Amino acid sequence: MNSSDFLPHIAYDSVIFGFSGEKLKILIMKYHNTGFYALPGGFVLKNENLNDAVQRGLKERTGLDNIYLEQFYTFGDIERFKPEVMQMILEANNIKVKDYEWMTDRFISVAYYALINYDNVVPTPDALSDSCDWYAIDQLPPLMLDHSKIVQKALQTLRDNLERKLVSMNLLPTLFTMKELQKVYEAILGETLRRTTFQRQILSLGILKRHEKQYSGKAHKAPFLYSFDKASPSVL
Amino acid sequence: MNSSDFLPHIAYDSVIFGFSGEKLKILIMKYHNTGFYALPGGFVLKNENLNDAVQRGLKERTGLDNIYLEQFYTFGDIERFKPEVMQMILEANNIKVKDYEWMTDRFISVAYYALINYDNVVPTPDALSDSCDWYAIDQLPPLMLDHSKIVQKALQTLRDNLERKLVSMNLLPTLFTMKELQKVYEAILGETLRRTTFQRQILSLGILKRHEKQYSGKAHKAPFLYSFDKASPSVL
DNA sequence: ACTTATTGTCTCAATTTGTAACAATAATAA
DNA sequence: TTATTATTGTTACAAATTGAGACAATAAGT
Repeated sequence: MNSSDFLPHIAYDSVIFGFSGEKLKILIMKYHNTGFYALPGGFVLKNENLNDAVQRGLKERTGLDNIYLEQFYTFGDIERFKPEVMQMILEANNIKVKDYEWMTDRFISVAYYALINYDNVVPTPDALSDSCDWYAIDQLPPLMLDHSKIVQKALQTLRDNLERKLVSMNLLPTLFTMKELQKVYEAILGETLRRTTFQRQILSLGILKRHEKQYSGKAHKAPFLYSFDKASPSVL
Repeated sequence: MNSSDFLPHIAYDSVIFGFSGEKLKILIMKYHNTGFYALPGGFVLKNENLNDAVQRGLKERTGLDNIYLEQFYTFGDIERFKPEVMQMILEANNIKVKDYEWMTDRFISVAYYALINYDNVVPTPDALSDSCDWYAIDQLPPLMLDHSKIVQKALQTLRDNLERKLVSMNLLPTLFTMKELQKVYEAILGETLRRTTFQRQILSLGILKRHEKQYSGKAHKAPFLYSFDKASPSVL
């Protein structure tokens, strides 16, 4: 894969959501020697579909195939164009800026959010970065360029889509309790929900399949386990 | 404005909605001598915000400033890349393909929909096209490339946003009757609505201001005129 | 004055949601 | 064994919203 195999001026950034410890988290990269924190992103090959490029990048960061992906906005302001930032990153990696001039040019970035099962993932940094780690969305480090804005817009879109799409299905393991499902909704919406109303509404959708009980060893009634019912017409 | 002033590989397409004769319509261009029908679109200047480029294009097509615009998807499949199509358009206009090679390269297109008041507009073709005309969304001619797919996605997004955003405000004149407002909703949703329920729900939002009656000369009770109340907190 | 088409409003039933109560558990402690 | 505790599934009832229809109030035309 050669530098000139990429489409110039076009990049993508991904907001990769996972759910753990009652919190919504996203993956953040830290670049070598610069202290820059950024969203995982990348470029599009000249003979590659945009969506495939993003899947390819996510596979590299997470090891997962067929990730649930949703494109939500394309950021194209000129204020994004800060050549000195990319220059510092290249220099911090001992890369000759001359050879990668296309990288310091203006970029338009297509932003996606992904939903993945936190437990299945081993976050993996790329060649330019020290780390790729989970951060709770309310405890993010300062992000470079307009990446904070991108995260905010991703979160807003996720909230808006919560009712219409089966978002939570991608954030939970196959089997889960009603309480866990509620916690996901609460983490996304940023507010607490009433237990009985939530349970009634979710069950009335007819998309859940009930399984055996889960005994936690705690001194109280054991909850049922549920899964999303693939046989249900509304589950794609 | 020189050819090399544009960002290569990046284009935009716009689905410009208007409402007339109880139907939702969009603007379609017809290219010279080729029989190609297409959405109004254009390119982004190297020192121009993406969103500003779209506003600039819409101003040329409609004569209007400050158009209500919503970005809804970026189309980036390689199957979009059909160099022979752009080549035919250039040749049909006696433009040397050599001088405009960047135009026949692969493009990623950021798609927007716009909402405008039908009556305020004089659709204007550009240098490459014969016409720029209104077509009802259920009577579109065959569109080039993936433009039909773009229209479908625009319509779907418009429907999804109908409750959350004050869409109809941009499609109607300042003063309108309850029946006209209902027709806009019906045209967008593609289904008929119950008169009494619609009226009750819309009024309960508290965003309409009631004005004098409108006497049509017809033999029946005259309806009130309404406007969107700028003083209402939910109207931006 | 009578007719017609349409509009604004009201009524009542049907449905959905908010809120609280209650019984059923799974373990622990007495 | 028998309370005790925390949590869960379900029900009951009030409050709010929606569906469906009825009805009175027009602006003309006849």
